[in-house]
Amino acid sequence: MNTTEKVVTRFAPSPTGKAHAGSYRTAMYAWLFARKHSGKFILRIEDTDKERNDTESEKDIYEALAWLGLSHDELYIQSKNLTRHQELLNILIQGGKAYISKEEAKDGSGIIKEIIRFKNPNKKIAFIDLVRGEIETDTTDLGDFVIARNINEPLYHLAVVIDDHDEGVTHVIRAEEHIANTPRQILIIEALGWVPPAYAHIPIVLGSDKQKLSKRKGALPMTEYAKQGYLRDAVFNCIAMIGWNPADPGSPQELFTTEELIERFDFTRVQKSGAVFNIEKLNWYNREYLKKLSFDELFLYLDQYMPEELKNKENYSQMLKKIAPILLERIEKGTDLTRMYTDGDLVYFFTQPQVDVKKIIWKGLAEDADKIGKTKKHLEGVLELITKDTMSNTSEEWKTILFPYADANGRGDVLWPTRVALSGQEKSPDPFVLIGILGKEESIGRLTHAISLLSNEA
RNA sequence: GGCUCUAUCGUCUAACGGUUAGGACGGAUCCUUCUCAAGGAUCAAAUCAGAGUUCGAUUCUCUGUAGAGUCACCA
Repeated sequence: MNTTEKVVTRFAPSPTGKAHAGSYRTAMYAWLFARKHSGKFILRIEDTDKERNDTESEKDIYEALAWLGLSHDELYIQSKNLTRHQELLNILIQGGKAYISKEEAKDGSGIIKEIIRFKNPNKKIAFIDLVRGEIETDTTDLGDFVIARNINEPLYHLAVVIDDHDEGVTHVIRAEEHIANTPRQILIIEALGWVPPAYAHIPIVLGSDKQKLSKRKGALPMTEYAKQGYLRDAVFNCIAMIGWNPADPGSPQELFTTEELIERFDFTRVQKSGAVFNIEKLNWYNREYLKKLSFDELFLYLDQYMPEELKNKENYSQMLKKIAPILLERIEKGTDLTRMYTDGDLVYFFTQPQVDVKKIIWKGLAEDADKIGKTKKHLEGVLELITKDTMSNTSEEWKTILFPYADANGRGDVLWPTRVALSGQEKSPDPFVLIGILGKEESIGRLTHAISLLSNEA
């Protein structure tokens, strides 16, 4: 490529639905390439299909791009260039490169319309693709393809070619599905007397069925990942690395900052074949980035996804601060908190839980004739130690106080009922952590309550 | 079907023509443990097939096979 020429790339989505990871990965590559070469990144909304456009999709594009940090230097709305498209369409017709054809409308109405066809010179077209090398096609198979619905309504192939040229796009970076469109676009470019830009066709992102990712098959819109609590950096890192490896040869590095990705971007290391998008890997990335958050950032993050029902509790903020570290261990993304909430894994931190007496008794004592008496005795032992102690505060401190007792009397026999008395759950963090979080007073209350339940039972 | 493209563990990928084909995700096992989560350790798992070039092929060539994309008066 010409080094004196400033690089201009573009992302040209049509606002006909919310775009998913595949589209945005292409946008990322165009952006990375432009940033790497200190060039321009253009956003062009291709809205020439009035029937299918909707403003919600357009808003979604801006939202996703802003979230990902794919800042554009210029914004174009394709439909606003209509006059220019018409002008060049007329030039093509006058120059004999295109012609008006009277044909029956394809919608089955039987109406005869005047559509514009490109006069195909039927030649071979070859171009260099930055990802896969030279691609040659015989355009004879294409026939005289349609470039405008009528003299006033140019279609995609004409419009992109004109806009890319007028906007000074040097590198057309787009999805592989456009590979088949490229020869006919080059034909139009040549008819207009212009020089084609460089092309890079990025392989398709596939779903788990190995087919092109599509909304119909459940691919989530990019904006949905933001809503679910995936971190921008995690998504950016993960999506960028589907089909591209920025690591040094042999390096196991998987985590890259956006700056590193810009610096390392290179089409020669972009894979030629399609790649399956794996949500498990994204989840892993998200956890990695979650772990990098500062405590304050983590707090703010969790706060966004905590159920409203808990936000009303008076001890909400204090408690969230205390449980933030254990929440971090248990979630992959923000919305996992709502799942935890419905599973009952969150409430007991904020309010005293309902305790099922049967759950208090450890399975190890199930066959014991005096299981209730023994369990009660153990809880009383724990209760006494806690009540007596005036020094302990943290989980570690409580552990040094209580563990010897548990060890001496049977860990399961003691720790299980203690934990269930405190949480009401069969699965939870260990009792020392729980006491550390709930505090001495609350723990005593819950233990006392459990003991009274056992007394009623006996 | 025509055209275009692609081919390394289940998935994402690494490997100047020379490696016991490496890493990560996911999985399994074990350790830690009252349960869960996290953590630690270990293991299983791939060069699509067949020819050719070469002392030597995951790597280069050809053929086959498989898969993908595309064949609109959508973009």
